[in-house]
Amino acid sequence: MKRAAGDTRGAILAAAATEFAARGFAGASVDDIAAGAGFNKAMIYYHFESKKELYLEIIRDVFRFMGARTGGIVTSDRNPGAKIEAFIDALDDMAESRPYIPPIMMREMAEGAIRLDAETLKLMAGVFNNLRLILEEGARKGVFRPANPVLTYFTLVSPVIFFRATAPVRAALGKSHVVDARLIDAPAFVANLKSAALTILSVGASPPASTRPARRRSRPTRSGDHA
Amino acid sequence: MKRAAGDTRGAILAAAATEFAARGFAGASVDDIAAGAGFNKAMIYYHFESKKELYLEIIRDVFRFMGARTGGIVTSDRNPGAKIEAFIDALDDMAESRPYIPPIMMREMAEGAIRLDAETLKLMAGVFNNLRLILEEGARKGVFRPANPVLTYFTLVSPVIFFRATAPVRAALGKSHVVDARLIDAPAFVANLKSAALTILSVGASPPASTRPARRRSRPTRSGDHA
DNA sequence: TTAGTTTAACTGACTGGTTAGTTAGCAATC
DNA sequence: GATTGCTAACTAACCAGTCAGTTAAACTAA
Repeated sequence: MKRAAGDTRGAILAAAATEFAARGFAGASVDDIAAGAGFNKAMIYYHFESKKELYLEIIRDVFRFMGARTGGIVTSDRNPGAKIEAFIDALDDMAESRPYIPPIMMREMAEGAIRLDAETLKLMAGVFNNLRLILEEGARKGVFRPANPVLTYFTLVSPVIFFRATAPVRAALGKSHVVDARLIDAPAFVANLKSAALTILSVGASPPASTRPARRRSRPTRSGDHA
Repeated sequence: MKRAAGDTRGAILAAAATEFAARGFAGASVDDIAAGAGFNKAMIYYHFESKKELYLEIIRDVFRFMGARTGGIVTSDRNPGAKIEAFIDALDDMAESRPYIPPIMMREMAEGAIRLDAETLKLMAGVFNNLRLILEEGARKGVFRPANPVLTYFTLVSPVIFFRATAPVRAALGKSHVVDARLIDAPAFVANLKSAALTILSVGASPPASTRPARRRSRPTRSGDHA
């Protein structure tokens, strides 16, 4: 009953993604992943070096994919605003086609990315740099005001990951409690995020008066750096 | 060498918060928590029912605190815009004074809130309801356009949690890689978030033309619900 | 004042169960 | 007959939770 090696590897990766998303790296057991893929645990160590390498392979895959797709957006002939929208679409498509990624990335961020190696970090940096190129083009053409790319990156990425990853929690809150948490579908959410992003980035927009002095009640700051 | 019971309980809670934040519920070991607090593991079971109850106590505490603080904002005599700013300040203060909470909550969300019991969910719902009251007041007074409270809640909460929880990752990206991830300090981030939130909520703001039709390339949707 | 009693805070050592990773070997295909 | 895909059974370490027992302080009775 031998299969092609690629099939087996793919089955293991798929089962692992599900387990890691549901239980986290520490919570997922290699035995359960193997059972989910329909194999013995030893099969995982036949195809992968370790639990951690299996985990990293899942993360590397998504950043390779996102790096290529956002790279295509950068070099396309859209205007900068449309590129930002395409970037958000790319994020949301990724979250939809790889629903295990939002929970996995949330946990990885929470742990301080301790497991990510240099190769994986470089793939992450590639996606970030593509957004930066879009922002710089927009500023150069005078359609975006200057924006800090790090702030903007997290402003776009975090809502998508959060929205997708918290779907079960929102459902639980809406079902079992007083909260009127009407379910919001993904297209409405994405439209909302695009609108918000362009509102904030566009040159015309000016922040409301009450926030301009950017004052805080606690200790003074070292290096103010507005987006 | 006996201490007051409150001290011991507090030391265990503090050590547990650190461990849960760094390693997650599954990854944290009760032995390590006990060692961190300077006690034997059995001491934890003397003061707490189980590992899970210890964990929930940490989460309940923060939502009790946030419920009271945001409740005070709701009943204060500020205008709705200032209440939104105060709500964001409350979130950020919480994240600063309880730095273990962002990673813990990120993971809990990622896991679908499976560990949260009815009592804890009710405390969470209280904070959400306080934001909803502010939004409704703003809409009633004609200063906010109608906003979906769930979308708004996640639009405010997710950046704060993400920003705080990802500080180590941003530092790693900036230090060891090509990314020009200049560190952004929390006050600049909070000011940016306030500005963005008020821009989006205010009646004057209209979304840019390119997003108005809210079209998507994939399957049609069931229940559009704009914020 | 003190000897005796109770109680709360605390620990070392254990149990039963689980886990990541290994190894020796089987079976199908080329 | 050699290589590839695959497994049963193992090991060594770890982990949540238990328990019998210790210490020191607080209370009580004479």
